[in-house]
Order: sequence, then C-alpha cells, then structure tokens
Amino acid sequence: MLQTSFFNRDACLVAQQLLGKIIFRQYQGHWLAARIIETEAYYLGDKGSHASLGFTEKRKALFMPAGTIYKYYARGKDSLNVSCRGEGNAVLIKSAYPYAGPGQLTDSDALPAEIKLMQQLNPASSGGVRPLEKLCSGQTLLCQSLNLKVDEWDQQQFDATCFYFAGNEETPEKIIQTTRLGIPAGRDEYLLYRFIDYDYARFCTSNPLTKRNWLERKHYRII
DNA sequence: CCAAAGATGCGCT
DNA sequence: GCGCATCTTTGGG
Repeated sequence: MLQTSFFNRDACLVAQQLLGKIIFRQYQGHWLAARIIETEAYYLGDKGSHASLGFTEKRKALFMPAGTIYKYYARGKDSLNVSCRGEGNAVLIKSAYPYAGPGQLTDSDALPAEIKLMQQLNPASSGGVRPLEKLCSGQTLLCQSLNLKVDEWDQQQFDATCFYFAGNEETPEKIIQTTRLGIPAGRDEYLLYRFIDYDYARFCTSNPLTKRNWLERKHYRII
C-alpha cells in the first residue's frame, strides 16, 4: 500500500508516479483492481483548481494533510482525487484500465469474477456489458466500477482493508504530458498538468496521439 | 430560491 | 468532433 509519504511531494511528481500503480478495492469478498493510466495535477494557485475557488466544507479535503482523499461530484457523478504536499494541491485520478494480474487483459480473455463485478457496477448506458477499454475510462466511470462513493470516502484516508493504491517504484517507460481536460479559457488551461501512460494511451479519456491536428512538442510531449 | 456553471459522458455525425 | 442530457454545488437576489 502506498503510504501518505508518497503523496507528500509535488503534485505533478505524484501524478506521474501514480501511473502504473494499481487501485485495490474490496467489494463483496473480492478485490477489484485497476491500473492507473491517466492523472491530472491541480494547485492552489492555478485557476483551474477547485482549491483556487477558496475553502468551503465540500472542498475541505484539498486543504487537509497530503494523502487525504478528496471526492466530489463531477457532473453529478463521483470523482476521485488525493491531496498532495502544499495546502490546496492535489491529483485527480482520470482513468484506469481493469487489472487482473501481470499482463494486459483483453475482452477476448475469460474474464475473472472481479472484472465481471466491475462490469456489473458500471454497466453500459444501454444496460449491456461495458467493454474493458471503456470500463474505467473516465474519472466518474472509474469510481462507478470500483464502487467508490463521495459519502463514504471524501476527507478519509486510504484503508489497507478495503481501499488503497499499491505498486512498485517503477513508472512507465514513456509518459505523455499534455493539457488538462474541461478547463475553460483563462483558467490556466495551457498548463501541461495531465499525464498519460504511453502504452495505455488508447484507453485514456482523450488520446493526444490520435487527436486531429495534434503535434508532438506543440500540443503534447513524451517524457 | 433559482439560475448558472461545472476537473463529464454519450450518442450521433 | 460536437451537442446535449444530467445533477450537484455555488452564489446572487
């Protein structure tokens, strides 16, 4: 389990080092799991952040010690963040990919019970089964798949018995660094605070590599 | 109390 | 890639 000291560092560094880490979530006797593939960093002083709007009870977790979980409603659905070093700074877990041990799972595999549970928790809008690539591809979709609710987790700490992040010290070989999503013009929208695991870019919310008219160095860079 | 905006996601083009 | 449905929070009146 990642300790609070992991989060007690610069938010952009934490965001990058979270890539490749695994989220573990206890549900009905099973450990649901997903690999983090996309993150965003937010700072008190950047106008895209919730913290920059000032302290309210809802935003309190952003001002609590590093490693505190901040959950809020994004367009009415649950979203997962963790506070970092410096009051008001945090990382947003933007998307993940279903995890069931080493190697990349595909829809053609016989899916483990844990993955099927995640598909039950987060069915397609049609009511059908959501393919793996769409199961955790979004900050609220991820929370839905892992049964992570605002009411239960906002302002809480990670808990080794039911919800935590884990993984080795390695970050992916290649990381895509680009702009955050959903930030209006004039709100520091140009900041390159979004990070994507290169090898999983096709599963993230919006893939810089395949975006029309997007160029390396101009709109994103590989680090 | 209500209008407006928001760290979105879906469906269709 | 774009429009819009959805629902919570916020802030002004």
